[in-house]
Amino acid sequence: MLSGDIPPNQTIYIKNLNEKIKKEELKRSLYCLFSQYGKILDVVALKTPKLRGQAWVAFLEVTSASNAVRQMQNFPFYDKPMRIQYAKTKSDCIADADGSLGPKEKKKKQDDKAERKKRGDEGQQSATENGATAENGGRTASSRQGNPNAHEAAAPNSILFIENLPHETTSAMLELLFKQYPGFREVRLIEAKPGIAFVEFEDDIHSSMAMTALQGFRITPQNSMAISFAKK
DNA sequence: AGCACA
Repeated sequence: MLSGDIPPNQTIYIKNLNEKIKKEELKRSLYCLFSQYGKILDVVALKTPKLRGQAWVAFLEVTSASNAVRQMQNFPFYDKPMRIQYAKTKSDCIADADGSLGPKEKKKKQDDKAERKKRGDEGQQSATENGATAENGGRTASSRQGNPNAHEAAAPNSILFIENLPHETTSAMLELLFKQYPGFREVRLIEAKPGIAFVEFEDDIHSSMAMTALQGFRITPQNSMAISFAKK
């Protein structure tokens, strides 16, 4: 595999990120960008010399991570193509969500690290109680997968395709909604086809964030906007 | 290039 032979993981590891971006902004942007693939449990980014330019995004579902790895591969993010793989290990937030890692284990891990830093390793390992708990049986924790998107998603780009609009929607209404997000360019309604619209942003990063923010927005009680990337 | 959870 191009992803470097790392087995699927709920968490994705992203590298080649623009190191000039402040940590908080980076995390927010990653959150926005990737929540189009499913629920995100945590985003981790550190600015230490060893870890800058990298981040972890932990999803609730492995399938979200898989789609993200494929579809967002090389996505130009702050002018640099993201390199995405599965994370090598399980995120703490997932471990304590599924109970495969007790709080003591967590602490032990940190102690190990601290010790190694001080003395180098002494090869001493005490409790190996986490052996069998790593794999969570065959239990699909996500049996209720109600993914309504059966169609193939278009690659991220600067233009959004909006569906399920009430027929009386005007471009002024849509503009009001979308222009609150940075990078907004214009709204285009299709006269011949009521109920759909195109909304253009400066680039795919900004369109992605608006999509995430407004996905499913109830423009009327019976109309929830369905937003996807426009097909090229 | 670089796989953590301050």
